[in-house]
Amino acid sequence: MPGSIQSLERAAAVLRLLAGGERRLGLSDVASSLGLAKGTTHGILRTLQQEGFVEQEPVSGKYQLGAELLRLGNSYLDVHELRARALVWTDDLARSSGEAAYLGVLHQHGVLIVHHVFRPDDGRQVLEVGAMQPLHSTALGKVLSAFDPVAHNEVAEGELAALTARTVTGSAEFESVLELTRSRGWGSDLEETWDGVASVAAPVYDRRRMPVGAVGVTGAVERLCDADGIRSRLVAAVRDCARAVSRDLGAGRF
Amino acid sequence: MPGSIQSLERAAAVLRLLAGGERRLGLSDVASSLGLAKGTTHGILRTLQQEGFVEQEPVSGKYQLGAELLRLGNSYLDVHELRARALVWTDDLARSSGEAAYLGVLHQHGVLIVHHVFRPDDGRQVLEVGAMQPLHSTALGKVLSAFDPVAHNEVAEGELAALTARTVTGSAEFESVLELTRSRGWGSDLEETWDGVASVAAPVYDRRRMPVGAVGVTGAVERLCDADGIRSRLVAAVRDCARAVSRDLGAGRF
DNA sequence: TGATGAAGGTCGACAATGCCGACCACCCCC
DNA sequence: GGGGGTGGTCGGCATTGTCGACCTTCATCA
Repeated sequence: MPGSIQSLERAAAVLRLLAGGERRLGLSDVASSLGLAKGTTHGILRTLQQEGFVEQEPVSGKYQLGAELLRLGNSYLDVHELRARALVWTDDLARSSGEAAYLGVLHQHGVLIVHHVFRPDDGRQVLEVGAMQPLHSTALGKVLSAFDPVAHNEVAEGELAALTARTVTGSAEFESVLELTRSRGWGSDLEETWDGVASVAAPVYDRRRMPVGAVGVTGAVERLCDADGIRSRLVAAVRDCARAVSRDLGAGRF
Repeated sequence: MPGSIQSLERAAAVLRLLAGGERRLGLSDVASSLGLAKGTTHGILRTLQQEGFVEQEPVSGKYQLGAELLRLGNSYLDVHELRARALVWTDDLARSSGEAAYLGVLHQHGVLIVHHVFRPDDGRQVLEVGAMQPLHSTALGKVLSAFDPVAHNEVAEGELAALTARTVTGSAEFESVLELTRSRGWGSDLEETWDGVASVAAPVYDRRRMPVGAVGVTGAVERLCDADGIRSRLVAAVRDCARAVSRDLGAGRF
């Protein structure tokens, strides 16, 4: 593979840096964080600003991400075929399960949420489209790790950080979780990511039978579980939804 | 102003092109659309793909926007101070008005929706965060055009496209609409953007009393209007919300 | 079935391009 | 008024990205 364009790589690094750090960053912060000369950094920031990818606070001179990114991110959703096919099915899933439904795809070292249906009959909720979830502790992430070799690579190379007391952190133990996920065809998360929160998910396949994402529901552990773990009614609803989306993508009958 | 970085400008143009064209584009399409050599275009696309800003469909070789844009767009929302301050107030506005509430800011030649609260007790709705609305026909857009000189410039330079039969397209007439908006302190849209849909909006100011955005509600014209136009109860609710957000931003009392 | 054209992708020479580091102007605080 | 921070500019240098010819593959079609 021939080399990449240096200035573009650096611009991308600037954007990621701005996305990571909570607060706004100054020119010198950016330059020193990336090990670039101030002049170089300024040129990149100036261009990014001109294009709308970065905004500068007039008073302090600090930089932050720009609105054009939001617009382009929205355009990404418009084109996303998996998401388009899943819209109606996830809506049904949320209604029939009474829980919030999510659609996630592998992105870098985590699960990117590309669609989120609010829990019916519940008040204030934050839309999580565009947010990332860990691969090793959520139901969506486990399903992707179990069925998508690329995701499996990602999770094998990373740390299994303990997010709650119940997070699986041993890699051998995690492999057996994935084995279980593969054998029964769905994944679960019982308070392994957030205390009091459980989730169930199942894989979505494209027309070549390759796993391309996962759908699932997330909610309070008291509602999702009974004495035997995840309620089987929910598991069935999630798997039905995953099958329906897969069929819509052309994966054919199971 | 010293020159911008050429390769970055071109990469931004590529992204905008991909965002604009509905379907996926091939390498040659992109190259010819932008008047670049194929080799150059390929280098840009390759780097953008490596960074996650662009994805390539393996089978057809076509390119489309990438997931990293969604993630960064989401990060933009996280940092957005106006949006953060407005979250709770727009929620109240939607509840008290019974309509969908929107928060918009000027971006390029239109209004970028940065927050959207669904209409209470209503079924399937599409989240419009990240979408753009025209400046000259929506309530949000008119408010921005009336109070923000930059927005006024933008709208003065562009076309006033007729979106419905009631859209104001004459520039003199439009100026008098802006004058009315300024004098009464709020803007309206009576089926000027979509048939059957009306909206009301009011300006939000920052701590230096500069207009930084607009909040409003949108809904069926039958619900929003009575015989005299927009229901005064709604106008009051919207203006209250705008004042509350402004106060949160430090604009002080009115 | 071979010819054909158009697709995506590669390569290497050339010089335009963007990089670097010294340098300004400004502000705040001691 | 100096010192130590900002963000921002400038010009010389060579690194860097550009260009256009070329390659491979694939689908079409005579």
